[in-house]
Amino acid sequence: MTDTGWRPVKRTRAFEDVLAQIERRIVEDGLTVGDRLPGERQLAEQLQVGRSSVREALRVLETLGVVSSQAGRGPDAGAVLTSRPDSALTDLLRLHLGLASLELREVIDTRLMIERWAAAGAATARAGTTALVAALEGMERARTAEEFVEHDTAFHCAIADASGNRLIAAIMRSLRESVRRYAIEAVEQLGDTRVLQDGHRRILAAIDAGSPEEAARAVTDHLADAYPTLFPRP
Amino acid sequence: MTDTGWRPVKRTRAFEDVLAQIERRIVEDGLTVGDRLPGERQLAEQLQVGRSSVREALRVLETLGVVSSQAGRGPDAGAVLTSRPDSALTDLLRLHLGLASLELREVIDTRLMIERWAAAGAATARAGTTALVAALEGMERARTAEEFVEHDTAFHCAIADASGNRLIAAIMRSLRESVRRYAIEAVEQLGDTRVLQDGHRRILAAIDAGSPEEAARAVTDHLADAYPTLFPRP
DNA sequence: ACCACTGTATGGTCAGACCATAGAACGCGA
DNA sequence: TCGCGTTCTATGGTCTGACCATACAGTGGT
Repeated sequence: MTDTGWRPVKRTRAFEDVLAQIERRIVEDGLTVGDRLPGERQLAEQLQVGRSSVREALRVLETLGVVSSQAGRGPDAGAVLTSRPDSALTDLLRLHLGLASLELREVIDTRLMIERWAAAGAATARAGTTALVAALEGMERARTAEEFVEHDTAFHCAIADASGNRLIAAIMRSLRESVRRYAIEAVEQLGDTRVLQDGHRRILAAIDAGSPEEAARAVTDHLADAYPTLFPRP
Repeated sequence: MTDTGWRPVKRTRAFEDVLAQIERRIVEDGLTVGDRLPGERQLAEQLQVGRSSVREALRVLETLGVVSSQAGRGPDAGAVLTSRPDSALTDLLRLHLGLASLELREVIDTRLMIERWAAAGAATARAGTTALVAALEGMERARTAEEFVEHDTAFHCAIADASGNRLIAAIMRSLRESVRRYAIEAVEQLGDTRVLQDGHRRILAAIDAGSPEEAARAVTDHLADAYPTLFPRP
């Protein structure tokens, strides 16, 4: 008697099956942000698995920023499809940094790449300057390193937002968020933030003037100012 | 009687507490890739929560590519710390693409940004050419669109690998993986892969010659060839 | 020294119970 | 009819205990 059925090398776990089924529904039924998934108990019955397996699958989707669960009753209750890639990316980066499977240098280099690209694009489109000005003024008023970094983050994320690319903007936000601690340290060590503010003004001026090359150069110099240990200047 | 205890707006769920505790241990105890976490039952007892909450936390960590669970007994069994950011990023991108909360254009643009950066860096360092040649030969031998895309992915990921930045390499692999379906479609629609191979050879030549600008231009032109609908050429 | 059997720790899953939450439905008084 | 407080109920969140599957460790026989 030959075993005609193919035996997978690794048995698919029940929650993985649930995951695949939910993803299939999203694609096939064209579900989009705001749509609701069936309740956990109903889903478990439909897919013939235990509720815990459904919950694990939903937990994965929540981690990936695709669903958001809310208890209670009403239109907002239950598992609702959302789009929050930021927190997933932030958690990913923070944990891998903590595990030392990523180095700070790699994260900052990535940020430099993104920001050069985004600043050049913003200069070409002359876009997003109002948000940049607002962040600049926020930094002027800041009285602590935390406050300064807060508005600094807003400034640099505004550059990424100006690109109009949501993926790149999300990556940028996550990069900033995951290195927030180090950024505050860096500002405190620097003491004087005037050199950083000068860099910000130079970036803004380049974008305003519509010169992509100068904008990219300004970003590079600014990061070298912010992280002198990572980018030793000649 | 004033309530001195601060009441959080949103009650932290048990599995989130577990998550935070595990992350704390990783950072404080300096745990790294290869180290084992306590068993689910033991962890549940230590943290005074149910095993299901521990499992949900571990599922999140597994989703983020930080732990890998293995049943059975022995040194490899249990929850082991790993470093697999790729699958997490791939799932993230694929799901958000399916949800239409990200557009293909944004993903391809991101890829273009990364690949220009990485190719320029590879040209400066004259690095990674052997892997590029191998992938090039693989594409010559390919007899189906799937096979071609397989080696094409290897070629472009090799460029990112040459950057030496693991984060950027991981993002690149995920970008390619999540658009694999569209890439196969694009190759099938194109029919003739010679123009793509010409592009590959031009990129390789630029890296080999150590000219970053030409490498970046070659990458840009190559992607325009591969996705003519996204990048209309004049 | 080798090998087959058994033991056991571990993850994977399920069923059922209970709690917390928050809108829905209801009912009552003005 | 309107307004408001009460109760109902669907939903997620959690715990417990049980059982299965897996794969190495230990054991004992050859």
